[in-house]
Amino acid sequence: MAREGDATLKIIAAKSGVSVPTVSRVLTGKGERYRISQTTIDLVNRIATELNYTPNYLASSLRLKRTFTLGLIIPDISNPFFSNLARSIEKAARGNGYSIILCDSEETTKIEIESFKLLESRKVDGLIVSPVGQESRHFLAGNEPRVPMVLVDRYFPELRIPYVTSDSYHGAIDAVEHLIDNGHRRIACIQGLHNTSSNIDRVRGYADAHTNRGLKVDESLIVGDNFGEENGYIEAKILMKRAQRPTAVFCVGNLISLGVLRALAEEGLSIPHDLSLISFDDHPYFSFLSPPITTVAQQNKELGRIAAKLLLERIESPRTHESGGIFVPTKLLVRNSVRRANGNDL
Amino acid sequence: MAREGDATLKIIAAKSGVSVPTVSRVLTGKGERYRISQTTIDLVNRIATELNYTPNYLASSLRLKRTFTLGLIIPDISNPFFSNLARSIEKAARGNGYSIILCDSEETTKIEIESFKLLESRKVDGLIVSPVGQESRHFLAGNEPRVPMVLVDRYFPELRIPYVTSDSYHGAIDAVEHLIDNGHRRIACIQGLHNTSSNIDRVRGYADAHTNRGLKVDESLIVGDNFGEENGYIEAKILMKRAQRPTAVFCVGNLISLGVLRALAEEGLSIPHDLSLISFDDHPYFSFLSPPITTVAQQNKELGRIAAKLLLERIESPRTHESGGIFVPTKLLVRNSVRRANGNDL
DNA sequence: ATGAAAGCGCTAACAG
DNA sequence: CTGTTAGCGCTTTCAT
Repeated sequence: MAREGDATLKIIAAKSGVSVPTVSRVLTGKGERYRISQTTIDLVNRIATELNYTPNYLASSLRLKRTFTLGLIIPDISNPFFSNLARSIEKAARGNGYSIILCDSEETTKIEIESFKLLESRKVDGLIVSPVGQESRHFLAGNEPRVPMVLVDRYFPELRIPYVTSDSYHGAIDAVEHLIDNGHRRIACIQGLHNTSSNIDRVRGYADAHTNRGLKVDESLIVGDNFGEENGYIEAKILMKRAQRPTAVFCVGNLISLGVLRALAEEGLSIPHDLSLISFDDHPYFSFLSPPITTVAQQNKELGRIAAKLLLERIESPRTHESGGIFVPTKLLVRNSVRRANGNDL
Repeated sequence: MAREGDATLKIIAAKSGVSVPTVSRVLTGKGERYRISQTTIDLVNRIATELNYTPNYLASSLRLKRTFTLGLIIPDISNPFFSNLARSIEKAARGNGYSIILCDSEETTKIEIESFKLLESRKVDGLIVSPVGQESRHFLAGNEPRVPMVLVDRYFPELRIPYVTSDSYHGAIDAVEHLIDNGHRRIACIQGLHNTSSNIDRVRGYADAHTNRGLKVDESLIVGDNFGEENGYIEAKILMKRAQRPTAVFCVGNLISLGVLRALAEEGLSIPHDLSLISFDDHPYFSFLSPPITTVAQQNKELGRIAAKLLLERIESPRTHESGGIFVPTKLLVRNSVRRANGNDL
C-alpha cells in the first residue's frame, strides 16, 4: 500500500534538520552506539512518533538482503494436523521476529513447485515445508537445498535436507502390537499416499510388528492409496465384504479412520464389536466418538516448534549443522476402539 | 535470501549486451508493447533462463508500491473454522497472484495490534482480519481503515469497515425454534466471548426465537463467557447440578459443545436422553459422534472466498465500494442430539 | 527499437 | 557526533 503521505526517513530528516542516516540510526536504536547526542535522539524520536512513522521493511530488506520472513508450504491447512503445526510454527517464528508466508499446496506437487518459485522471488530467509512427498527434485538446486530449509512430517531420507518428523515406524509398531496382543490375527492396514515417508514408515511398522510377534503378514490386507476420508470409506466397505473379514484395522491417518467410521455406520456394523480400530494421528474429537478411538498421537506442536528452531539456527549460522533427521516419539493413547479377540492362530 | 550469485537484470543485461530497462521490459512481458526486436527478446529470454533468473519481488514492490501480499489475522489457526477460512482465502489469493502473510492473534488484542503494525511495515496491499472482537480502535487511522481491509466472522457494525459473516442471528433463531418446536421450554444458552458480534447475534437470536414462539426468556439460563472447550465443560457441569435442569442447551460455538459433551460423559449423563444439544458451527466430526450432533453450519469456505474477492476488488479499485456487511446464510443440519420433549408449559 | 537518468526507502562504509 | 556517498534490484519517464 504505502500511500502518499507515509512518513519516511527522508521526511523526518527534513523536519528535524538532520541527515537521513542519522534518523536511521536513531530509529533503529543505534543512537547510543553511534554516540548521537541525546538532544538529536529525542528530537528525531518525537518527530517520528508525531508523524506516525512506520519503517518500510521492503526497503530495509532489499538493502540488508534479509527479509525476516519464512515460507511455509503445507499440503492442507484445513487438516488439523497441519493447522496445529502451522500454529506452533507461526508462534515460534513471531517470537523470533519472523513472519510467515503461508502456501497451501493442496496435496499437489505442481502447486508445491510454484510455491517454491514464489517464495524464492519473495526472498524468504528460509523455508519450512511439509512435502507432498512423491517428487523431490525441485527441493534441490544442484545438490544442496536452494535456501535454508527444513522438512516437517514427510521427508526425503536421501536428500541431505534436515527434517523433523514423528517416529512413525515405532508408532506403528506400538499400534499393531497392541492389536496383536489383544488377540487379533487378521489385521488390515489402510495406508495413505504411496512413496511418502510417513506411509512407508507406518506400513513398515505394521509389517515388523507382525514379525516381532512371530506372525506372517498377509499382503492382501494392506490396502488403500491416500490419506483422505474417501479412501478409508471405500476400503472399509470392501474389507467388510470379504469372506474372511479382518478383525481389526490399522489406519495410517485420522481422515482414513473417519472414512472407516462412516462406512461401518452405514453398514450397521459397530466398533469395536465387529471391527477393532486403531488410528495413527490423534484428533481432538477422537475421545468423544463412540467408542473413543485408540490412537497413536503425534506431538504436532512439538514438531512445529522444533522445525522452526532448527530453521532459525540454520539461518543465523549457515553450514555449521548436520542435516540429519529428528524423530519425535509418538504416544499410544488406549481408548475403547479395540476389543479383546481370541487369537485363534496362537 | 538472495545469495551472492543470484541473477539480476543487471547481470543479464551485461551478458546480453543490452540495457537493464530493455531486459526488464522483455522479462515482464512488455516486449511487444515497446516493440523490442524479436532477436533481442529471444536473446534476453534465453540468457535469463540459462542463468535461472528469479525476479526480486522486494525490489519491484518497492518501486511499484505494490506487494501483491495480503495480511491475514485470525484468532486461532488451529480451530477448524479458521483453518478452513484460511484455506479458502489463501486459495483465492493465490489464484489472483497474491500471497498471504499469516498472523495468529491467539485470541488476544495485544497480538492483534502488533500484527497490524507488522503488516503495515510489510506493506501488504490489504488485510483480512477476523477480529478478536472486543477492541476496535486500532482498526482505524482517523476515521477510515488504514489499509484496504475486510473483516470476516466477527465484525464492528459501527466502523465503516466491510465485513463478511455468517447470518448468526437467523441461524440461532433456526436452532432455538427447532428446540422449542420439539417441545423444549427450559433451554439453556452457553455463550461465547461477550461483546463480540457473533456472540451478540447468536444470543439475540436465542432470545428472539423465544419471543417468536410467545415464550419468555429465563435470563438465568444464559451462561458462559468464551468460545473455549473449558467454558462449555464448566457451564454444563453447573447447569446439570441445578434443581430445575434445562432440558436442552444451545451452544454458540463448536468448542463449547465439545466441553458439554465431556462434562455429560463424566457425569454419566447421555445426549439426547438427559439433555438435548444443538450447536452453532458445524465440525467434520459432528456427524460421527454419538449421537450425531444437530448443528447450525456455517459456510466457511464461502466466507473466505467472498472475503478475498471483496478485498481484491477494493484493492484494484479503491473507494468505489460501499462498506456494508455481507451475511451468508447458515444451514440447520438436523441429526440426533435433540429429542422430542413434552412442552409442559404450552 | 533502445538507452540514460532518476528514484522507491533504507543502511553501511567512510569521512571528518 | 554527524553528514556524504553509494547502492540493494527494479521500473518509469524521457530521450533519441
